[in-house]
Amino acid sequence: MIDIQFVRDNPTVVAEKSQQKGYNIDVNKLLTLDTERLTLLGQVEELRRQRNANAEVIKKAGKPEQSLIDQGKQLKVDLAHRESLLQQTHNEWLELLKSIPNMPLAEVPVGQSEEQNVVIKEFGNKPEFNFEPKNHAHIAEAKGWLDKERAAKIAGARFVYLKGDLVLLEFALWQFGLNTLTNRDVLADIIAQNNLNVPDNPFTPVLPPAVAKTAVFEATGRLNKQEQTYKIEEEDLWLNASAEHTLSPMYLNEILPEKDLPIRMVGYTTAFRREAGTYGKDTEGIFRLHQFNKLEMESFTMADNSLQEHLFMVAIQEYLMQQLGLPYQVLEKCTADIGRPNAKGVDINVWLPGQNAYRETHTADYITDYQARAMQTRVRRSNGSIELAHTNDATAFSERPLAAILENFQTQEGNVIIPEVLRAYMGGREQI
RNA sequence: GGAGAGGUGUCCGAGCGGUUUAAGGAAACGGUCUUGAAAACCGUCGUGCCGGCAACGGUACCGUGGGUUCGAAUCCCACCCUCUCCGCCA
Repeated sequence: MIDIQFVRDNPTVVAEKSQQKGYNIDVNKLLTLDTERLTLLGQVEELRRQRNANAEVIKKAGKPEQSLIDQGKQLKVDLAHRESLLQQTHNEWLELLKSIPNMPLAEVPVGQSEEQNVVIKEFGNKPEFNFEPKNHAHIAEAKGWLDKERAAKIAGARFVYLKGDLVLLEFALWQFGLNTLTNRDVLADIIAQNNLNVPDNPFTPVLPPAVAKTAVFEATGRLNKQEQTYKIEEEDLWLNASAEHTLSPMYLNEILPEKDLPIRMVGYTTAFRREAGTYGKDTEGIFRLHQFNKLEMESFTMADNSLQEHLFMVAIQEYLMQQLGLPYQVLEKCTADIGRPNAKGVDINVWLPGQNAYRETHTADYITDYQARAMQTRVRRSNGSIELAHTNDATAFSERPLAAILENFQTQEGNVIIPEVLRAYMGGREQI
């Protein structure tokens, strides 16, 4: 949620920047509601003051006097009326306020679609094959690692049975990710090599709940009822579409001591996405599924170092991809493609020889205090002052890198060379 | 899922219609004492919103949401959560 004070002070900026992200916001209506709300609030508080004063007089009088009781009754009626008006205005005001996206930083490129994302870096050499490289679905199906037909029989489209060595490879990926993110020395190296100014606190591994209540999910700014989030019937619960959705609200309504920051977590969860509106897109293989597994970074920092933390997460993502030996590019996402809670966002796209294209494997989200305001997650500074925390999240690994490993390291025989850093988790095998 | 008990501030814990931001204790912070520390003693020690340059004033908050009352942490209703026992179960 955005700061109402910011909207009051910068109405045109809010309208304009929302527009850049593809949101049409009636800022004037919000400001009108804001004024109405404050007027009503003043009236309600004045009536409450009178009610309290009246009750005080009755209390002091010892035995209640009928005229004072009548006056109290009248105040109660007036108050109920004003309160219901306030409630109505407040709800309307809040709904409009919540619909405003976070403001993109000045450096975020303005664009109408992901086409306008800007490639800021390319890394690694694309593999060259003396045969026609297959896409990951063909490789996996030939090996018996992937069964979508039976999955469709059981659960419908966009589900898979993952089997055999591909499962072992997936678990190797989680192991490698967790070991990297919990290793202080590795993090310190990444920080040094990227000239970052962040501490080297390792990430705490977390297995979070995979569901969240409506109010909690809304506070993250990520509840997307129309297109993405699955509701559990007859429960006030939604299936998470990333561990971020249950990690970022973890400190809902809490004030964190400054000395505990940064709080860094790496959460593993199965993610569920409806993918409405993507019919016919990425139907092959494991690239776009209703259910997939993901290892996600989440951190809580203060305003002064949240941007550095964001860059740190990107650096970690690059490190992970470099260790796997996968060629990738880094994109600064444009205003239309960063999410609603984002002030900035970076994607990493991996090279997929089977598709002859770069495809997204990682996202890093710079959220500022947008989520923290709705969640009321705050920090008590050592000097006693209280301010909103900043949240950052970023992909460590999803299942998409598996597709990249299959396609980049395939052999003519249809085997796959295992990246060296994963071999330790696969019994030392070099290929599958 | 069934039965019982309970949810109060950073923590423990009292309060069960008005004297309550809420006793008492602990922790924390500042100070006195001390060569230093401990102990002892003194002081400070909630959050949001509205108004105000500020001092401060107002208002709300005792699991959540309703209700009763001139007045609710306190009474009533519903829900949520925790604990104990039973049932089921990876």
